[in-house]
This record gives sequence, structure tokens and C-alpha cells, in this order.
Amino acid sequence: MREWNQVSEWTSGQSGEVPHTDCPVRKVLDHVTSRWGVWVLMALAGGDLRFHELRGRIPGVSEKMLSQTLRTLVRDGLVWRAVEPATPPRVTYGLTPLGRGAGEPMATLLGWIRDHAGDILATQSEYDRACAK
Amino acid sequence: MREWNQVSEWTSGQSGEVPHTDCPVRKVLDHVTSRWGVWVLMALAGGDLRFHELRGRIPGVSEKMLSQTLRTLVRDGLVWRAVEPATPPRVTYGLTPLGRGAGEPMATLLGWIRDHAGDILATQSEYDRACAK
DNA sequence: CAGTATCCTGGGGGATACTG
DNA sequence: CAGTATCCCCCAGGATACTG
Repeated sequence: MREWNQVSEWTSGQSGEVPHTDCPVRKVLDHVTSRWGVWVLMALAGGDLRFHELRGRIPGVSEKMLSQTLRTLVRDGLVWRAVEPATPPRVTYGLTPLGRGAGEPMATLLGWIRDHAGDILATQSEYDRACAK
Repeated sequence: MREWNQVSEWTSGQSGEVPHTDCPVRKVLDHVTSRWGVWVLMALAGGDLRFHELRGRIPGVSEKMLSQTLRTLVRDGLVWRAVEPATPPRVTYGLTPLGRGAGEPMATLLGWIRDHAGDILATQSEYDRACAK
């Protein structure tokens, strides 16, 4: 594993000054960890899906946010979009190799969090009790 | 690897209805992938640090956001905080075992993104050109 | 040194309505 | 079916000032 001490390496290849927002790493991270981006990636990892199938699998997502999220991920090259010209239109989404590459470590992180959510909640109660007294 | 098709599994252990915001997995994910949380975790992975050392290693972070982020991570049990009573005060932060556990997959994800940022940027230019014409 | 308190703004994202 | 368009609210987070 490489050295993480120099966080500034990540800003943009340059040191200091540069706000993290302009860092491409930050941007992609924001996209894949975005409120709905995560679930889109996870849902598509199970197989290609059409717009409304995807919507059905992600409880709570609005059409606006779903299409917005998809556009971002397509633009990043993580998701592909295929239109079959027909009436009614058929649009299918799926993961690109790049998307599968991003989804894997994301799934690992998510899996870790799921497995330790209990510990974390427990720590919080303990912490809150300690603060209360 | 497990099945990801049923995204609703993640909402809260329950199906449907529950907005993702209330899901503990979502909360912890938001904390560790938060604007400054990521860099705090990465910086502390290199060793324990005091408040201003940490600030120095994370370009652009304000004192407000640093302390706010630290409080969240301490509450989650991912970071510990040690106060040496003295004047001036010495406060040191470091990763708990839980924090190291979360930091590892996070670092993997970050590493993947760093290694593929080039490909992603390239895809974007290509995509933008395709849209322009 | 290690923070808190206060004020303020941008844009993420929800609700609703409309379209090819 | 697969989206856009519009309005609007909320709060993450920056700037600035103050404290034990």
C-alpha cells in the first residue's frame, strides 16, 4: 500500500491551494457515492435494467433524480445507455467494464459498513451516554 | 459475492417505504465519504495527529468543518480523541480498529478512482464530443 | 492550542406538471 | 415508456469573530 500521509497529492496532482472540489478524484468519488449513484451501481451490478425497472428497485428515488444520476454516470463512462427505437421507447442501462471496476470496491465498502453498522450504533449509544453524564 | 438485485435490503433491513436517509448504512457511508471525512480517515491512517497537524495535512479544510467532521467520526467510533490536560491543550486524534476497518475499503475505492481518473476524463471528452455534433 | 458561535449562500434534491 | 421543466426548500459548509 502506498503512503497516505500527503493528502495534498490528491487535490489535483499539485500541492496545496486547490480546493478539493476541483479534484477529479473528488468528483468521481462524489458521483459513485452520491445519494442515488450508489444504489444505481449496485442495482445494475445484478444485471442490465430498463429505466422503470431500475426505478422499481430503488425505493424512494424520483424520476428526476434517477435520470440525473444516470446521466452523470453515463458521462463518467461507468454506465452505458442503449435506446431501441420503438413505440413505446425501450431504454436499457448497464455497467461498463469501468463501472464494474468502480462498483466492486464500492460494494466492498458497503459490505463492510453493513457488517459493522451494529458495532457503530452501539458505539454511538455508549458515546451519548458518556456525554450525558 | 452476494446478491445486489434487491437494493431494498439496504434501506433498513426492511423492504420498501423507508427513505434511504434513515438507513444506518447510508448514514455511515455519508460520514466516511463526506467532503472532509475521507481525508481525515486517510490522513490518520498514516499515524495519529493533533488538531492543527491534521488541519495542515488537509488543504482547504476550515477549523469548523474539521472539528465537526472529527466529532461525527468520533461519535461513530471510527476515530478516538485524547486530551492531555495542559496549557496549551494537546489533543490527539487517531483511528480506532473500527476506523482502520472502514479506512481500508475506502482507500481501495479511492485508489481505484485515482488509477482510473484518466480513463474517466477521457470518456467524458469523448461523450461531450458525441453530444456536440 | 483547540476549538465554538453566528451569519449567510449555493445547489442538491423533492413535488408537481408536462412531452415525444 | 422514458423522460424534461419548473418551482422551491433545506442545510452542508464557507467566512468571520470570539473563548477557555
